[in-house]
Amino acid sequence: MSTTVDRPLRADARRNREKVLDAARGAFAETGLHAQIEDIARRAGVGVGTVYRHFPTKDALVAALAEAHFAHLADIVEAGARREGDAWEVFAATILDSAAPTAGDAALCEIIAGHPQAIEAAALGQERLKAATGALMGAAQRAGQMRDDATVQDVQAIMCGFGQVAAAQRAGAQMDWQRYLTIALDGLRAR
Amino acid sequence: MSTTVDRPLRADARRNREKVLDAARGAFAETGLHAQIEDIARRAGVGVGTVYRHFPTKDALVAALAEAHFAHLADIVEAGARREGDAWEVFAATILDSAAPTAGDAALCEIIAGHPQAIEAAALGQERLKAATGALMGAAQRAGQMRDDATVQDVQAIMCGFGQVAAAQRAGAQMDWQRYLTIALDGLRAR
DNA sequence: CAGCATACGGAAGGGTCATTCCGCTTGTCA
DNA sequence: TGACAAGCGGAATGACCCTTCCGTATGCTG
Repeated sequence: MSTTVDRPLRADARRNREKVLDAARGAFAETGLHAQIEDIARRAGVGVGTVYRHFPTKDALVAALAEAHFAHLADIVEAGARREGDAWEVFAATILDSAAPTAGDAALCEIIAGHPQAIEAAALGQERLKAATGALMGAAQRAGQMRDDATVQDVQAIMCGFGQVAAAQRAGAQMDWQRYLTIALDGLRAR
Repeated sequence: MSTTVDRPLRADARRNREKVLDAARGAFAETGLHAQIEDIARRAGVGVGTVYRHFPTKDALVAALAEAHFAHLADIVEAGARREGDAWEVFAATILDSAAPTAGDAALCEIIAGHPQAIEAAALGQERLKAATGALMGAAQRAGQMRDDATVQDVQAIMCGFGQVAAAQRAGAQMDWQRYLTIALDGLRAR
């Protein structure tokens, strides 16, 4: 789509870009989407101008991180879909596995729970995620272990709730996201 | 706790207080907690100063509304706890009933999903809510219809997720909070 | 190593709101 | 009805943050 050939970044610029991404990941994970650009810049050891050189807006930075994260989740779930064994166990364990890297990250919980724009940006990973989730569910359904009317959207709703439960847990509420997920997913079981 | 006898409000002040509460309820329901004081004042047909005369901060206004809402929820669940019939059906139906008035209100969804302070303010309603929920659950457990290890906190986690699902649904996500709740609560059933 | 495009830092700009302040208005009570 | 406390409106204040701008520094190429 770019009209000009992108010449490679200068060495220092490439280095800084990585530092900014790392710093942003840390800041967003701790503080949530409210993390400030100035704080991210400080953590990265650069000026705010440099952050903006690499990411035109805060949203773009969030989107870049979200995109990478969803791709990672898709990897996890695709790997799960290839696993052998009891279909229900594999399904539930895989969803739990994919939730773990999200649960510790405040911003990702916010995004999963409800930040549509950033999810759009991660559309590609989202599609893979949906497909792999569907595969896992299909196997469980064929094995008669999951309600026939269960859909990927049901799982997405449960994961949306999960994001909030994990956030509340981090904020100190007496909640346990693993227990929440186990229970909610159990609602999808065949009786 | 007040050191002076509170003399009754002047008639116009009492009227304005109600207008502010109504306007705030509407604005928060539509816009969520981001609703602006100036907008609330405009809806109420008063100046912002008047809003602040009655509620010292925005948080206090939110807390007043939350308090009333939780008291209302407690009423619903207490009424449910008095209902006759199949214990599981009563439990599930009552939770759904109590969720309905929340689902249509953006700010309440945000609060339930994760706005600790406002919930503190509603501590009284919260306690009644917990007690009544516990009663409903006990009945279902004694009837052998609910997992013995299910706790009120499990229901609270599910409701926390519900707030977010309802918010996402309002924001246009393909989710259905009633379906979500039915499924998640089903995870609490005895097998 | 000179020249220059690329990249950097961080102060300044500007938008969005919550909250305050004070001169004016209006119930209330004698 | 007069006097005054209670209440009101809304402009001004100030905090918070994203984003822009531009003078300076630095990697790269010949």
